[in-house]
Amino acid sequence: MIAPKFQRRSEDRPREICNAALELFAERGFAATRVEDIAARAGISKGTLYLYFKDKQEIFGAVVRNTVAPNIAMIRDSITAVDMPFSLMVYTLLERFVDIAEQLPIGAVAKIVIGESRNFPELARVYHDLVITEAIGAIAELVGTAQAKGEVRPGDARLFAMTLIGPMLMGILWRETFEPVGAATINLKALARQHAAASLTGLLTEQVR
Amino acid sequence: MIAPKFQRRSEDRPREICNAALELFAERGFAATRVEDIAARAGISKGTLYLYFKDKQEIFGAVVRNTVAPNIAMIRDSITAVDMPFSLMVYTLLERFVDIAEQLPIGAVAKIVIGESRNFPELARVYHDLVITEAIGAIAELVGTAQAKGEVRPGDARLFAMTLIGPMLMGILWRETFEPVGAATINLKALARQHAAASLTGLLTEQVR
Amino acid sequence: MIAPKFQRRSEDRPREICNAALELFAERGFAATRVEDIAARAGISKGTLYLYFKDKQEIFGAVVRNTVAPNIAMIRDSITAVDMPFSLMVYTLLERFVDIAEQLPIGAVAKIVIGESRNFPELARVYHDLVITEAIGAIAELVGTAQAKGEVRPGDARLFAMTLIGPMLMGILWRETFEPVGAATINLKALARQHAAASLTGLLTEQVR
Amino acid sequence: MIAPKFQRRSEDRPREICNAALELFAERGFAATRVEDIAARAGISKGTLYLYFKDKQEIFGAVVRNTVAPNIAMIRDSITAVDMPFSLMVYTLLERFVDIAEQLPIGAVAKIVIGESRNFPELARVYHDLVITEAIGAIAELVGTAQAKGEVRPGDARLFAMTLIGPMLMGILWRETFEPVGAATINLKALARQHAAASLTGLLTEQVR
DNA sequence: GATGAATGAGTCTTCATTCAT
DNA sequence: AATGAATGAAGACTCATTCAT
Repeated sequence: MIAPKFQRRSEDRPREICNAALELFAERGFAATRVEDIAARAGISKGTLYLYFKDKQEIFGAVVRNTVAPNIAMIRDSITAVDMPFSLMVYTLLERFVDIAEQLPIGAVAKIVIGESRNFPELARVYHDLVITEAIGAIAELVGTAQAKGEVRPGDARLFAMTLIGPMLMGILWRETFEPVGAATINLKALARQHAAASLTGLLTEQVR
Repeated sequence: MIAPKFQRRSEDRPREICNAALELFAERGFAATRVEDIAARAGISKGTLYLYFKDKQEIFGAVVRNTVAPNIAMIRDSITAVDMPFSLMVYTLLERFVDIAEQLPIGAVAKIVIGESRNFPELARVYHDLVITEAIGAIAELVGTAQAKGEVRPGDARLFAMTLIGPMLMGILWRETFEPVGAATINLKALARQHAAASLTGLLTEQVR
Repeated sequence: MIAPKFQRRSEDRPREICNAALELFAERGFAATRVEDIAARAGISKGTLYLYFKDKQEIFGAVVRNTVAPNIAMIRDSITAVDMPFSLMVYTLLERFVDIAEQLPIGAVAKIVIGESRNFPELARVYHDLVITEAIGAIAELVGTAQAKGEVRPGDARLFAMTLIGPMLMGILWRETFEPVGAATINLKALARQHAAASLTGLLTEQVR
Repeated sequence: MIAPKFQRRSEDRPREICNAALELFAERGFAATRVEDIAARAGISKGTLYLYFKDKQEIFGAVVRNTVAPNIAMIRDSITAVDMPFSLMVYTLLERFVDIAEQLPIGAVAKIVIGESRNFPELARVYHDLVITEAIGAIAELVGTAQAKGEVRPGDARLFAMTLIGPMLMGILWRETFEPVGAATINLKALARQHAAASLTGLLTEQVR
């Protein structure tokens, strides 16, 4: 039974293309990825791809948007559980973050956005507005609430958000960037737990405070 | 006395070219940077550039390698202050890190390495081996020593290093990636100070520990 | 009673397609006209179009050939009025020419034939043989007859035909080519009348003959 | 002695490219002419062509402009000889027109402009503004002056200009369009002379006026 | 008959690299 | 050593044509 030359599957195509594109963009960056290769990996021809996307850039945009939206929802969800002590929230947040990063290509997309931000400022903007602002904002809000309750020390809530999330981002970028070239692997779960503990109660022992 | 049309300045040229290339690679990434633009920014002609570098990749390699040396120096400098309490060291380290990031193109290079790591694994490897390992290793060593003295809580020193440096890296990438597209600016100095305090003694107030 | 999704109208289709194609070819030329646009303007799908025509060239051919017949009819009609003084005939001819040009796409077809004559010599040939020769020949014949009667000055009858029809052709091409880009409009009727008068009795006044 | 692979002749290039392009555009129209073919006919590579012209359209523009400017000057010159009787002027004008058409690619350019006017309205506009308006305007001016002197019958001078020039334009288009597909050749010189006589003193003989 | 998704050959354009001067 | 004109391989995108439904 021979595979037919023409195959119709309109509904799935955009997703398939995005998936293919995501892999290639993550592997090679935007510019170094050929439209033809995206098509090939999606199992379609070059021309077909242009039935679904106006442009290479639009593919990029769809990739970011598609992988971004769920992230936001998930992150929001993971911390709207209201009546939890702050420390528990932090543990939950960081562990959920790892779970999500393990399943969604957060790292890959972040790499692309970082690498191509100047060439495609629009995308950096979208990513910033939809993901970064949301994420940092949500965490900062948590912090702010906890500060109001007297749980968290005074200070700029947004910078505290970076204290909390920065090491996780670094871990993810590490995994994407250096592990493929032989760097020691990082256990993100362990990082999440240890970092949560450290940032909540501090690196210092009682004796030296 | 007329300025000669052709001037020999062989010795400075490679550095000039690298500086020009660094700026452009950081702005646009490898693929989107045109050799002609590098030449123009270096104040020479396209042809001349090829007298000093075999091809575009070699320029890229030189750029990364050239920025490695100062980075290493910086790291060593930042932490050889031996007989200091750990908390003071952390403040010093983070503030020096900001100073240096303000002067050296750490962010730019990081962006390049992250963005092109798959296309030029060799460079990611060099960067990892010479810079990252070195930096994380040095910080981890600090942490380890402090742990031995009972100053720092037990735990994986390398992960603690990420707790310390991750937010700073995030701040730098933020500045390079999102500020150009309109994101709120980040005060790296303030981040360094607040993050140092928080990571040393913890986000939580006494009442909820 | 619901309109059936698929409707058979085989007989009308070719003409509808030709009409749509004529407009587009006239507007954009052959190469710049997309088959898809022809189909859209004809109210059918791309695939359907290929049920009626083997390929794009064949549409082009049909367009030209289809407009040939009415043109010929027009010419014959315009000048079979036999027993008229030559001057009246000229008035009639030129005014009828304008009437017809107002209704049939003479200008559009002329533009197409002129623009694509080298790419489709076959069509230029058809048009020449069936339309031009016919038209010029008929007018030249009129002239010849009038010359035989002593009504018209001696001379090459074919060249006289061009004296008569050239300005009208120019007017039509003007309208098609330059009016869309902002040129002054030309009143073809006025041109016909004034040109008839001038070419019959001359531009010069009595005093300078 | 072998022709060198690289040859430098910066100054002549634009003209050579325009000449090559003119031939091809005239033969095939704009869309059907491949940039690569222009380059080949100009004896250079595709890339080189883009050193001199931004765009295929820009080549087109240069072609029109280059072949247009001299025409205008020549036409203007041929009729500014002031103190001539109108009839002599007309003979001179038409014969000069033929001379020019014999040497410059007026017909070819006209064909292109007609064929591509909708796709490149800018070019039709340039051609209209620089050539048509000039030419028709100059002739209409002649006519007007002669009318003021009582040499020419009353009437719209611009339409008279079309009476004079229309047949010549038709002759030129004929030559470009139909002679290549086997039409009878037209003797433009003879057309000029006979048309001048006819339009000046009329087709009719004395006996029927 | 009718559709429109799918195809892939063909074109414009860019840009790393070469080489005559 | 320095130049920049010249090259041509490579990639984005279009669109005439085909075919599964």
